[in-house]
This record gives sequence, C-alpha cells and structure tokens, in this order.
Amino acid sequence: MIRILLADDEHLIRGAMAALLSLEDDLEVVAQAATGAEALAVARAVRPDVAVIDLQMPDLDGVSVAQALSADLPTCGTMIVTSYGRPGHLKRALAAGVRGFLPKTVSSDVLATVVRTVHSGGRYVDPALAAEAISAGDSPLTPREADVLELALEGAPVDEIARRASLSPGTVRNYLSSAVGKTGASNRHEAARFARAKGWI
Amino acid sequence: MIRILLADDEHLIRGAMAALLSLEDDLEVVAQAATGAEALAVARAVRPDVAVIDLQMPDLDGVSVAQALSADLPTCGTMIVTSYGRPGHLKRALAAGVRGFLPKTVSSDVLATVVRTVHSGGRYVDPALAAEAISAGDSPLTPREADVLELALEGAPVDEIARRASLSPGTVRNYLSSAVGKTGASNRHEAARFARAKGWI
DNA sequence: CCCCGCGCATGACATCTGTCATGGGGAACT
DNA sequence: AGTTCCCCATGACAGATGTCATGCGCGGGG
Repeated sequence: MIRILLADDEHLIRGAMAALLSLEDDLEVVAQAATGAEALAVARAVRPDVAVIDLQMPDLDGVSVAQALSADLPTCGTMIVTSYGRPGHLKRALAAGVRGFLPKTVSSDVLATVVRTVHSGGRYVDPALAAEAISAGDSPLTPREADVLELALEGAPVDEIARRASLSPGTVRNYLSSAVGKTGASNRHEAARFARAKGWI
Repeated sequence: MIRILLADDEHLIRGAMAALLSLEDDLEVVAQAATGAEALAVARAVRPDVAVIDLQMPDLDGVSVAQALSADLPTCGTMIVTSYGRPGHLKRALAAGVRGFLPKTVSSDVLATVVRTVHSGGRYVDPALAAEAISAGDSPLTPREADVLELALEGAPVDEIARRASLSPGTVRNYLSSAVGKTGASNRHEAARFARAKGWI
C-alpha cells in the first residue's frame, strides 16, 4: 500500500483527486493539506510514501514544499501536479528533488501510474512539459537582471523598482535595457512577460 | 436522477469531479467535454439537465459556452466552476444566464448541493466571490478605454496599440491617460493589471 | 597573472509616455 | 435646443524610459 499526501488549495480538486486515487487498490490517501505550510506539517506527522503537491498554493509554492520535504523526509517521493506549467517551474522542481511533474490535463490512470513510478524511485515528467522546457532553453539573464525584471512585472515605475531592489535608478535602467535586448522585446513590460512565459523569472 | 454535463480542460480534474459527483445517488454524469466547442456539441446531443462548466478552457471560455447553451437548451441549468474568479467574470456569467458560480475551493458536497439547486431552478453564487464582485464595483472605463487598456496588457508600445485598435497614437494616449487616472495607477501597465484584477477587462 | 563577466554606478541623449488644452462630430437625454 | 457624454484627433510640454559610453571593484577561469 502506497501512502499518499495530497496538497492542493482547491478543496474540490483535492477531494476529487483523493476519491480518484482511493479507487486504486494499492494507493491510500493518508493526509491532505490546503496550503504549503500545512503540507509540511502534516508530512512530518504522517510520513507519507509519496507527496502529490499542487504547484500554486496560497503560501509556499509547490516547489518550495518539495524542497523542504526532500530535506526532511528523504524517503518520501515528491511529485508536482499543476494546472499551468511554465518551463522554469519544471527546472526548479527537478532541482528541488521532485521526481514527478504533471499537468492536470493528464488522465487519472496516468496519475496513479506516476505515483507508483515515483514511489519505486523512478522519475516521470510530462512529455509536453519537457519539450516546452527544452525549447525554452536556459535563461540568458543574469541573476540581477532577473530580479529587476521580476519587479518590473507588476508594472511599477523604475524608481519604485530601484527602491525595492536597493539599486540606483540608473542601474535598474541598465539591467532593464540589457534584459530587453536579450529578450528581443521592445520595452521592459514586454520583456518581463516574455521572461515569465519562458519561466526565467 | 439529475443528468450532468461536465466540461473542463483538465482531464484529471474532470475525471475526479465526475467520480465525485457519481458518488451521489441522485446525480449522474452523462457527458464530459474538454473544450468549449466540444461542450456545446455534446450538450446538444445529450441534452443534460445541468451543465457544470470550467471558466477557463482552450477555445471558448465558460461564459460563452453558458450563453450559447442557455439559448440552445433553455431547460438546461448552467453553472460555472473556476479556479480563480475575477469579479467581471461573475457579472458576465450572471448576464449569460448562469445560475451557479463557484470557486474550486469549495467542498464536494457544496458542489453537489449547488447542482441540485440549479437543477430546481435556484441560483447560487459563492459568497466570497459575490463580495468581491460587489467591492469591485462597476467599471468606470468607457468601452474604448477598456479596449485600449486590454491591448496594453501585453506590454505593447503605444504605436502598436494604435495600429491594432485603428486609432491615432495620440488618441490612444488620451484613452490610456484617462484610464490611468480612473484606476489611480501610475502608468498604463499598472492600470491594465488593476483593471484586469477587477475584471473590467 | 590577466581577462572577462558581473554588479553597481553616473552622465548624456533620443525617444516614449503621461498629461493637458482644444476642437469637431455624433448619440442620448432634458 | 441645449447639455452632456463619448469617440476621435492634434499639438505642446514635462517627466519617464531606453540606450550607450564609461568607470570601478570583484571573483573565477584560462
């Protein structure tokens, strides 16, 4: 019997997935959580065999949870399920020790199969997501450029970005300009959106 | 027995919800669809009592489907389920004849209850979403301002917006300026994000 | 050891944006 | 008929932004 922890902030989905996984004879949902922090706490208590974690949750995101989990409970396989996957997430997730990465568009038997794969020490990444990640390539942005671009995402003016990043406005403009060049965009907002889509920020 | 059509592009979720609804004695999922167009086609064929539709789908969005459905099959109650609800959606949905509107964070028995409510001609809107919608208020934007702001969402420069909207750049800037004023933002990108969050665009 | 890339900064310049005044035309309502 | 609101446009100006050159210090790789 594979003991599963299910973390997803959408009760409906979580309940439904639990119902679905419980239909399998060798799977058992032993715990559920609605937030990242809750997932961690519960995981420490019940020590599941596999943790199925939603990428987007109110507090900690799925990757952070996975990271903490793989440090805390090395025996617990972690997998991420997400409605909307960007390439960068996949990369970060893999780096965090996640062994399964699926979009929610997969069918339920795939989910069950992957749970088993992860439990037995294997890996599984959705082919479509993998292809996307490969085509997105590595980020050409320097860490600082990425930081600044991220702050630019919300549409803040340069001065505010500068304040938030503790940089001089001029420096911010340099980074931004460089990022705009690298992304082929025509302004920072477009560049930020592009980088976001690629998963670079 | 209430005959249900389930439309959601996420197979996993759809399957799981179907499993969940089928647990209820008086509910029966008679059809499923993964896209808006498919949902319409299937609905015409099976004539369900209630259609449970996801808001975000690849082609037509849930509200459009609901609209078409209420014209095609007036006896079929429609309800929208969504992971992330913006106020504007709720308003549009209600106008399209939707009688149930729920976030996916609700529990499964609420879902079942609402299916029954909608089937018996009642209405149900998630209280939290309703509150949000009320607090968001009506859009202060004129139709043109909304159009232009929407084009600005992607971060395009003014000239491109002007071309895409068939307006002179000067006019675009006027609309943008006015929209920025109305939203209290400090530039159009922020204004666009704000309007988006409010569901105005 | 030296070079390169990065982080950080400044200054200067051209362009883009945001704002405001102004005006004509049309629809709607009083 | 008058008022008001919206659509569309132009022109002008200030401030924000994008670009480029230049400089300094630092650390890693050749």
